[in-house]
Order: sequence, then C-alpha cells, then structure tokens
Amino acid sequence: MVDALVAALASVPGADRAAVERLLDTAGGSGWDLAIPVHRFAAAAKRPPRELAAELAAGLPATPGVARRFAVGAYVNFEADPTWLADRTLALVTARGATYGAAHPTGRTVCVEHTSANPNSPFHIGRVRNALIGDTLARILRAAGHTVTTQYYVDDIGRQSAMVTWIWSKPRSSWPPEIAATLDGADETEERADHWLGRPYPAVAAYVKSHPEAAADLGALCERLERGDAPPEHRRYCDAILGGMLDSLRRVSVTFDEFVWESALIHDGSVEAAVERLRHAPHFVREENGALAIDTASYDLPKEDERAVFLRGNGTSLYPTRDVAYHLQKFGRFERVVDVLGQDHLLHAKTLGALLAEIGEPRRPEFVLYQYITLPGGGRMSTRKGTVVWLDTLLDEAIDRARTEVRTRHPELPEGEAEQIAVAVASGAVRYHIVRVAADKAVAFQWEEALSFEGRSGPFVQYAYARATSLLRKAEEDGGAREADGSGGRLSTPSERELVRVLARFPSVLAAAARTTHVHAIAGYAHDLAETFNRFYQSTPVLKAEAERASRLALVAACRQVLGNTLDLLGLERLERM
RNA sequence: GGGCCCGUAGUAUAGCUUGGACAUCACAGAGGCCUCCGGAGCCUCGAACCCGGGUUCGAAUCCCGGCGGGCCCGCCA
Repeated sequence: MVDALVAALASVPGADRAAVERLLDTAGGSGWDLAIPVHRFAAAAKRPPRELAAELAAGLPATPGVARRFAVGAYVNFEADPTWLADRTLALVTARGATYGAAHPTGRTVCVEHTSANPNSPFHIGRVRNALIGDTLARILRAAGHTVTTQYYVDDIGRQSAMVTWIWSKPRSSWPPEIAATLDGADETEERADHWLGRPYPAVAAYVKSHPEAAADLGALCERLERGDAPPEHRRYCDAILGGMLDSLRRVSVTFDEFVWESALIHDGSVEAAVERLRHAPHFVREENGALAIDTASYDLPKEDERAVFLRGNGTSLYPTRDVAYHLQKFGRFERVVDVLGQDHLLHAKTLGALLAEIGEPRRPEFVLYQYITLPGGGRMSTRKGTVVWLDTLLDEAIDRARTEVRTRHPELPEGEAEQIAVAVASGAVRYHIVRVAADKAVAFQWEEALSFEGRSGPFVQYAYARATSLLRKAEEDGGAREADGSGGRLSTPSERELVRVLARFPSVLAAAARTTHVHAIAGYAHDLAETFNRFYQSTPVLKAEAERASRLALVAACRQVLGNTLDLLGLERLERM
C-alpha cells in the first residue's frame, strides 16, 4: 500500500520518493490510517497547500487496501480497507506466531555485557536497572535477528571484592567493633550468602578510609590477588556472594550466557599483552614514580591532568587496562559489542575509546548508558553508604501483596499454584516498573509505584494475556476452536479496527527498539496493546457473537500471541490465569 | 571551572534521532459502569511542553543563551 502511494505522490513537483516516505505518517488518528502533509510540496509548486491536498486526494488512483482518500486542510488522509488490513495482519500473526514482529536472522553476532556488579553485596534496586535494561535489550536484539551472547564481567581481584576477603579471613573476635556491629541481630543460617557476607562491607569501606594501616593491609591483599596469589578462601567468598546475587536476579528472570572473570584475564596474559601494546602507543608517557600512562591531551576527555594511567608504580594494572584486554577479547569473538553502563561510567567509556585508539584498534563498543534510580527522598543509593533498598526486599514485599490479591480473587486455587502466580506477578511488576522508563531519565524510587499491579504495570499486561487465554479456553470448551478461521473478514467495529492497527504496528515498534536500544518502547507498546485489548474486550462480545464469532476469536488469538511475544521480550511470565 | 545527561498536567511518564492537523499513557482527584466472555478492568471530566532568543509556512522536537536538577573530572571500579 505504501509503495503504491509513494509512486502516486512522487509525480508531485518537487517531491522525490525519499521525501514522501519520510513525511508519510503511519501513526494514524481517528478516521485515517495514513496521512501526509503537503505543505512542503505546495511551497515547491507555489500552490496553496489546501488546494494541492484537495487535488491530490481527488486525483490519486485507487490502491489495493485503501478504502478512502480525502483531504483535510493541508493533509491528504488515507483510510485502510478494514477487511484488507485485518486479514493481512491476522494471517501474518498466525503464520509467524512467536516470531511475529521479529526480523529474519541477520547472522550477526552481538555481545551484550551488562550488570557486571562487583561480588561484594546483594543487588539493590539501583543496580538492577543495569541488569534489567541489559537483559531486555538482549531479548530485543535476539528478536531483531542477531545471535546474542550476554556476558557478566566479574571483578574478583579489585579492591571491592578484596574487602570481603580481607575482613572475613580474620577471626571475628579480632574485628574492629564498628565492623563487628554490622552482624548484630543477624543470623548466618537465615541469610543468603550475598546478604550475610556483604553485611560488613560498608563498615569496612569506611574503616579503611580512616585507618592507614588497614588500608595498607588491604592494599597488600589487592597486590596478592593480582599476582594470582589469592588466599584460598577468596574464590570461595566470591563464588558464594556471586551465587547469591545471581539467585536474586533469577527471581526477575535474568540469567547470563557467560561469565568473564577478571582474574582470568590477568592469568592468561591478556592484560599483560594489552599493557605491552599500550607501552608502545604513540602517546605513551612514564610518570615520576614509574607508573605508565597515556597522554590523552589529543582526545576529547574532560580530565584535568589529561593522562590515563594504565599501570601503577607498583606494576599492577587498573580497571581501564583490564577493560582494554577484555574488549580485545570481545572484538575477537563478536561483530557487535554492546556495554550497558551507568552514567558515571561515561568518562571510563571515553577513556577506553582513547586507549583502544592508542593501540590501533579501530573498533569500539556501543554504550547504552542509563541514569540512576535514587532514594525516595532523592540522593543516591549506595551500598557503601548503606542507603539502599534491596531487590530481595522489594520482591518479598511485592510477593506478599500479590499473594493477598490472588487469595481474595481465587480462594479455590491450590496453594502451590496461587504462590506461583503471586511470584510471577511480583516479578513482572518489578521488572516492568524499572524498564518502562527511558534509560536516560533519572528515577526516584517510590514504593507504592513499584508495587502497583494496575495501570501502566507488568501485571496489567499479564492480565490482558490471561483474559485472552481464558476466552480462547472457553471457546474451545464450547467445541469452537475450529471456528477461528483466521479471517478478519467481519471485523468492523471501532475497537476491533483499532486493535488490528495496534497489532499491525508491532514489527516496526520492535525494529525501532532494537535500532535505538530503547527498551522502554517495548514496555510502552505492551501497555498500549493490553489497553486496546481491554477496551475491545469490554465493549465487544466474542463467545456470544453470532456471525462475528469466528473473526473475533481469531482476533483474540492474535492478541494473545502478540501480548505473549511482548511478555517474552520484557521477561515477564505468561500467566494462563491470575 | 570543564564535560555529559535530564527539565512535558498535582505526581509520574511517551513523543524529540527523521519538525506538521486537537501532545501519549498512568497514578491521584470528580462522576459513572454486575450488557455478556475474569472489575488487576471499562467509560466521562478537569489539568502540562522550564525561561528567552533564532531557523522555518510550521518548533515539545532543530540551533544559541540562560535557569533548575543529576552525574563525572582517582595510580577506585
């Protein structure tokens, strides 16, 4: 349809195909499905816009699928033939099923690195924004046809994880009182490892700041870790804490394909090789104390001293250096490399780019930056400062509320199923709540909003899915499954047509989300579809319809399919009932 | 001081990349809906583009300058 229109319009003076395509607005409004403003062409042709619009509308040849074309003001509007659009859309949804909206395989390999939180304490809701954006993006890129591998970069030799080992490898009786106090009232047997082992972390961070001898002790441990001389319990602590953190993420359906341990990059010589290449870089400089650096004056970095140190005076490496090694490894395996990073890593991202340039590496990772989730009253969530809301705490509360809801709605459900639904609803609410906002907006955490199951929420979408499922189940019980003939021939009411339009929009929404890495666009679309479905559901009988029954069942089936596809993309569980 | 990001109804948010017709949606507020298939729903109402310039036939969208907020400028990560 679009092609035909473009061809017809291209005869207008001054209008080439590209201009026409760009101006065609598929958003639609009431009464039209496609529209084009003619101001631009009118100016070129030195004609009044309204006159030109009227002339175009009258003169355009008939096009398949277009029921009506008419001018309003300086716009030419096109109305799709509802039957044509419905048939085409429903047929496509039925044929593609779970892959409706997805692109065909591109063969491109993409690495999405996300989360990569230091294994030192549990996830708070600020940290999970990274995980949820990253996980959702990976799902979207897969749907866009790419072969995606997700990676979690585990920093097991940095200062942050060293602190854990530093304190826990000492007998507890020797702990400074202010650190020991962090265990008061807690019970090792009742807490998951990340919560229990992470307890002293904020106090330790504060302690080493004000006690030079402790800082030196910690520094010595860091050096040992980098040399590969880690105390045996170190890896045990890292594994235990990371394991707990991953349990947490699994509660919101986030998993990883691969883990890259920082220590491995050191031990296999990757970091040393990177150092060697940096040592021969064009802007290599040696500092007074023997530290090695790159003079970054010629790069666009907002750094005061204009140099990036990549090897300390004592010969140990720094995060940017190890990240260079890591990225070289990624470039070797993947065609596209995407990093999900908090906004505070922007400078690091630029530094990394400069270092890669220095060693003659032409490729760069793509960065997806996100702003932070702050505390309800404002202020940053900080594990070190102890100002946090744990993901687990939020989920537990959400499950409690969901459980109450399920019990009042469905007292007849067996305990196990009710609990399973509550967990899925809670997880869906939390995931959706965090991913629905554009990544570049800072978010102030609000308990009530995060725990909402209505309106623009995950459960709202899940509910529409469950409703559609229930409807189809009932139809089947009536022995009417065969009635759904996949034809949209009898769909003509406003809510039916609107629903078809929304369904038809999905492929372009998905493609745009993949292109722009705007994961929130999927959340927005999922809500639009659920809302439109609910409107249809409310206003239009399906099972009791006569002639329209088959067509409407086909429409409901298509909605269920596409709602399900969006739930998959967002990482929310499809619930058959809730 | 320098750099990056954000600023849309009471609150929250979409649209901004690619400028077009009455700016999306939710929560809160007011009023309604057992007509059927699930009321985690539906309908109605009121309410917004930070300020000032510029470009343009046309600016929430592009440019410049303010103002307000966040973040960064470590031999931490």
